[in-house]
Amino acid sequence: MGKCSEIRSRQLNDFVALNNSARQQLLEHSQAMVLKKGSLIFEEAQPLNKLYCIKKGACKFSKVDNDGHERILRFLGEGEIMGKRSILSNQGAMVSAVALTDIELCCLSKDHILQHLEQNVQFCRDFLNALIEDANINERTRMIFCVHKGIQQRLVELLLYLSDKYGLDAQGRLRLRLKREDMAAVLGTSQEYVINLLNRFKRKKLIAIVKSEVYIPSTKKLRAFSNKT
Amino acid sequence: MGKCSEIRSRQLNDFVALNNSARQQLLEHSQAMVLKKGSLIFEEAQPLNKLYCIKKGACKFSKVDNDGHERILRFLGEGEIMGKRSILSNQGAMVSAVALTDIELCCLSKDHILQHLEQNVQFCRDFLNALIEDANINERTRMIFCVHKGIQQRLVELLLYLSDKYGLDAQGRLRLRLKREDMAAVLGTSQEYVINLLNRFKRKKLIAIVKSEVYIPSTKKLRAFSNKT
DNA sequence: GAAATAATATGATATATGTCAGCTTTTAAA
DNA sequence: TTTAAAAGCTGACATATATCATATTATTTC
Repeated sequence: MGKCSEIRSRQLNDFVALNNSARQQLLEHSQAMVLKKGSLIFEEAQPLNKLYCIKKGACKFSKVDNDGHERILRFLGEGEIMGKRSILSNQGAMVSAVALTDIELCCLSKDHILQHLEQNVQFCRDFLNALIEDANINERTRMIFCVHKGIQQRLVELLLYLSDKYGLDAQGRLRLRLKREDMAAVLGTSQEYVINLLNRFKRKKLIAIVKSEVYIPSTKKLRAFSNKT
Repeated sequence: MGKCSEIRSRQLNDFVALNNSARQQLLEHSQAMVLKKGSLIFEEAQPLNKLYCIKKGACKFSKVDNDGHERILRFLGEGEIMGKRSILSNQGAMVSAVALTDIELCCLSKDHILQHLEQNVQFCRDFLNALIEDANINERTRMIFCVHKGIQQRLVELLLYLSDKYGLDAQGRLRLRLKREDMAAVLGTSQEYVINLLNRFKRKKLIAIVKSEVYIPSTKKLRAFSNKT
């Protein structure tokens, strides 16, 4: 659990708004973190004193709704940053973050980030842009997973989203393996119904399932199916 | 269509981060705007050169989904600001904005806002806070309207939300009158089903309907119903 | 490798939701 | 005030979705 060797992030433009000494200082107070798949990175309402940059791996943001069900709000990947809202506004974390794969994080000290924010308008603008990107992502996610006609269509959208965000391997298998329960938590339905729907897709040869892993032979065909329904 | 007489906004802290001469300059280039209920304020993808502050009235943000249906993403009221993302990132408007009541706006020049942003870190921080507030609102909205079990529960949540945000009058009537179609557009369902559900609520004496306006005699009872289902 | 646990699967059933066609009332326009 | 248009409503029907009980398979742990 030593320091990070470099300071990179797609969302904050690799911190280039800061000069070298500022970057060096952030690195000096940084913390490299490696967690196993399934680990809790931080929990909803937990006070955060770090900004988390994802170096390698994937994770999910989720919240627990009134009924006690987990609801997944967003998927994160390399280059994305967690904890922005919390450190900027002194609220506890707005969501829980859980690793979906083994994950490597670079954690930066909240206090030093805030200090640079006070002094550097350009860095502040970079943060603004990062928040705007988040808002755009959330809006897109919501349009896809909340608004599409039925759960069936939304499940298709989820499969296409996963194949786009994390990719397919040479055999057409989804690189990010997601539990049925997690799929249900994205769509707001039950794990049984997700299974039921996946089987329908399989019967229609839109997907294949081997050892419960999902293969998409043709994303085009899958998208076409979504549109025509 | 003259200048605005003052420059106020809950979301941007009444612009106090700016000094008097800066505020005076913004007012000098501002534009007061009064629109009728139902008017389009701006349209998705339209390039914006103004920041819109709501002085009086209410409006909705919406997008059109793949199937051509309008989907309402957010309700806005007095003190809220529209166009932040668009002017900051030079993208067209992310959503369409339509007045739900007669509405008064104070429109500020994008160029002058940006100019002050470059020079004033505190003003930049205020913008950050406004974006954070937006993100929190959107997340809450999404948890309420997308995630709740069935459409029935989500409709209850919508009624409670409207009574909370815009209030009830002395007779318990919702101050903001929303078309059935708009309610459907929030929940992602059909106007017929909304009507069906409202009638069920009426039969259970959870609400009353007079001339198609909704009355809520007891928000407590309504909330209790939502929870126990 | 065996046992324990977690994840996935199945099918039956009840309920929720979507859709259509036509109707009535309210609102806006002339 | 009359008319046209918009909004609101109804009921019947098909389909989508939730839920439960139970069975099977995969994964982890020892």
